[in-house]
Amino acid sequence: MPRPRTPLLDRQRIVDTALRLVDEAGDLTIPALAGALKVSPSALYHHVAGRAEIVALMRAELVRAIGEQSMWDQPWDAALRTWAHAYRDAFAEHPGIVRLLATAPLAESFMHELYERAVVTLEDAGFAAQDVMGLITALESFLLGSALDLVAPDVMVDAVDRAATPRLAGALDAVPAGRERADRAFELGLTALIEGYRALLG
Amino acid sequence: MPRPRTPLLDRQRIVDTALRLVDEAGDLTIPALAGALKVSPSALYHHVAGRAEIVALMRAELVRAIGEQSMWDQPWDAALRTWAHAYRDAFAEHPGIVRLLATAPLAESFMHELYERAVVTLEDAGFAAQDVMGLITALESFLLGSALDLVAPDVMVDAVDRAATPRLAGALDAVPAGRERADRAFELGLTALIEGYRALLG
DNA sequence: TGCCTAACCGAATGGGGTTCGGTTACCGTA
DNA sequence: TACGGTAACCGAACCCCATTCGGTTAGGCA
Repeated sequence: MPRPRTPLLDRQRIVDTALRLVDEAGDLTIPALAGALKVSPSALYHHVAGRAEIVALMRAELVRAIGEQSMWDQPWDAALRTWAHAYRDAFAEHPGIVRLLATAPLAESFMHELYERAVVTLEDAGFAAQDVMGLITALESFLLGSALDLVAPDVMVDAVDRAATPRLAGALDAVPAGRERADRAFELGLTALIEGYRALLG
Repeated sequence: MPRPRTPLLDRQRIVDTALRLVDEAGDLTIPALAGALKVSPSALYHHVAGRAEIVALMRAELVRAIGEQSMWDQPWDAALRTWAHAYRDAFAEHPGIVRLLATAPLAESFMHELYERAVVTLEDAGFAAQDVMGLITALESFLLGSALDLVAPDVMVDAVDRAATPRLAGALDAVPAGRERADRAFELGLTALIEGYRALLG
């Protein structure tokens, strides 16, 4: 077939479809993506350098969504909270993408602006200069881990041997299922982390 | 070639070699594993069901290393600290494996014994019963995220635009390189998290 | 001794990512 | 208006990987 009269592809259509595909299928393959775009696999390579660049574009899309929040005009603790929720909401909206991104974290040039504001906020709040990047990194570690927890298979309530591990079984009885479970753990951990940060100020 | 007089393979040799391979090469392929074992790829399938089972065996090996520590005969905060360090040390000893395991967390039957003791320790320390699993999950999220941070490419010190993001550039100047950077962020986050947990007791 | 099974190899299958040559449309320039 | 270069598609081919299958021989048991 020849060159079409009007282009079938552009980078935006590719990344949009890739995001949809990952949400639905849980992974990203070139044949599937080409199929969804009604295009031959090789056609994609006229617009992106390869699969890795498609993943990078998806990451950029996600980071953009996080940065759209205006969160830094608040006290440091509220700002960190807003950031954390924006970060996690972005992943919650695209479950399945976290597995693609986990192996190559978000720390890229997209993030510089975000980091700048986080540094300013934390330094102005009184945190020690040599701790600030560590505080940011630790929070991001928690956020990435929580995003992975979000897509983790539900806990093994039935698989536990109630005789061998009775206290665990009892604790699991108090745990809600699915999204609610992950949400509660996230809130608990986020609150604890920020309270711990606050203690460093004293 | 016929059946060898003495078997060339067994599951332990397979998983040991797989671990070494992942540490060196950063990923795991059947041809490479077979090559390292001086065996044809298809020979592996007489001992394991497939690549997924090899990964599961590596995970079990790692979890075993974590559980070998006796950490629960201490106050809850020291116990959590020891657990966290054992968990992270296990990943630090096998950098590269975290990428294989991140997408399918450690929560398996191996962990039940560990969880049981963690639940007992936290409940006896006075934490609210409905919070205990959440506290464990949040800590694990932080640990998994920190393990990923451990193998993350080093931060972009040179890539920052010192004019556009001066405070970020300044904060990065205070950050050591490589392993030391990740270690400090980990300690900072772990301390903050545990202090935050302590606040829940009051 | 004879037979079933175990442990290897080699070849083949199927799928994914990528490259390349061929075809035709668009577009800028003479 | 004609022409040449480039852009956007397809199909076929290539390489790598995971897995399966048939063939070959050794070990172990009756």
